[in-house]
Amino acid sequence: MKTDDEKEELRSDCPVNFGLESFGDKWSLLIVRDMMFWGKRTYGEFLRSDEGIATNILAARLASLEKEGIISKKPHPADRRKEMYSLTEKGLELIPLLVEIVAWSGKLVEWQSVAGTGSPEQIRQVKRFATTKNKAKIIQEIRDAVAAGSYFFAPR
Amino acid sequence: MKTDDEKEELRSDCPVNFGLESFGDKWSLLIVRDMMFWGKRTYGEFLRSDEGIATNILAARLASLEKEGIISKKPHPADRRKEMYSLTEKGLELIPLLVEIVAWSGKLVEWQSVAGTGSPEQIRQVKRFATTKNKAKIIQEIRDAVAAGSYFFAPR
DNA sequence: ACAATTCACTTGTTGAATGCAAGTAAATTT
DNA sequence: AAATTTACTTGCATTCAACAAGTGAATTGT
Repeated sequence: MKTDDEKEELRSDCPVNFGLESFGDKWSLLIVRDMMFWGKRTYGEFLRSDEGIATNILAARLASLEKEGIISKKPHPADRRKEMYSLTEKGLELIPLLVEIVAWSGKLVEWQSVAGTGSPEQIRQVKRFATTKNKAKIIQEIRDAVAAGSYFFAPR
Repeated sequence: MKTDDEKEELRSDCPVNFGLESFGDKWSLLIVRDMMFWGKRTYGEFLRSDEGIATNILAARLASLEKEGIISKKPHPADRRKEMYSLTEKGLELIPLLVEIVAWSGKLVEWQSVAGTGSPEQIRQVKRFATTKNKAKIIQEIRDAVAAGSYFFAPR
């Protein structure tokens, strides 16, 4: 019998495994992506993602990410039905990881051949991620945007 | 009815999603890690990983990674029962991603508190990953080691 | 003020993926 | 030639994800 506050047992102490057990499922990083790049903050916005997450799975992933300390939630200031989710510092530290995933995909012809649906600006940025010699700059831009309550792909 | 060579349908064209659909399951990156950091090359070596992957799951993940072009296999030169798996260029391009996962975990007190089982050298390297200002150097070291038929944590 | 809608969820139910135990054929070792 | 090792496969139980439908509280529309 398990108690509620019992820690989940880790498969191993390897830092790669630690990371994967924190965010390495099919959906968690997509939610994080939506917050970083698209400024999504509420349950309904996450539900409407391109990939079509199921509502029960979304609830489970949000709870898991919150438990891991990657996101936090508080009541929405303008609408008491809503919760506002945001990235913690621990979540913001995933920016370099997301940048690397984008960069990896962006280099591949396999991705380039399916990348038809993005806007020219989005595709330009993906290629920039894939070819830049200064990832720190990109990371800082994303961090600044999110910190300002905005997001990387905010129109300007 | 599906034909064998039919492409799996992507949930979306987002490069983050593309990456996650390529390697974003519970086991794939652990196999990649074993190759990069620990020089594992055969089925039996992967089976004996700390995390205890099931034999059928290992077979499925190896087949998937090969299909994605991240690893390749060829008969072992010294033992015809064995297959030798190795990272393709596409697989080597995952080094920066693995480095970021290690760096993310390495920064957290949550990981540091469970990191008892590693050797002092391993723990030193994890902290280096987490604090370096020159990730490119680390990435190059790993790449060089693997290219030389060795691996990052090879004793010397 | 009251009904309809929106919001963040939960609750079944089904299908798929994972985990475990056992087995197999080929190659190697003893 | 028997025992062992190797890279798998197969069958089954369990866990997880996908889908459909609901729930109660807050908000909007009339």
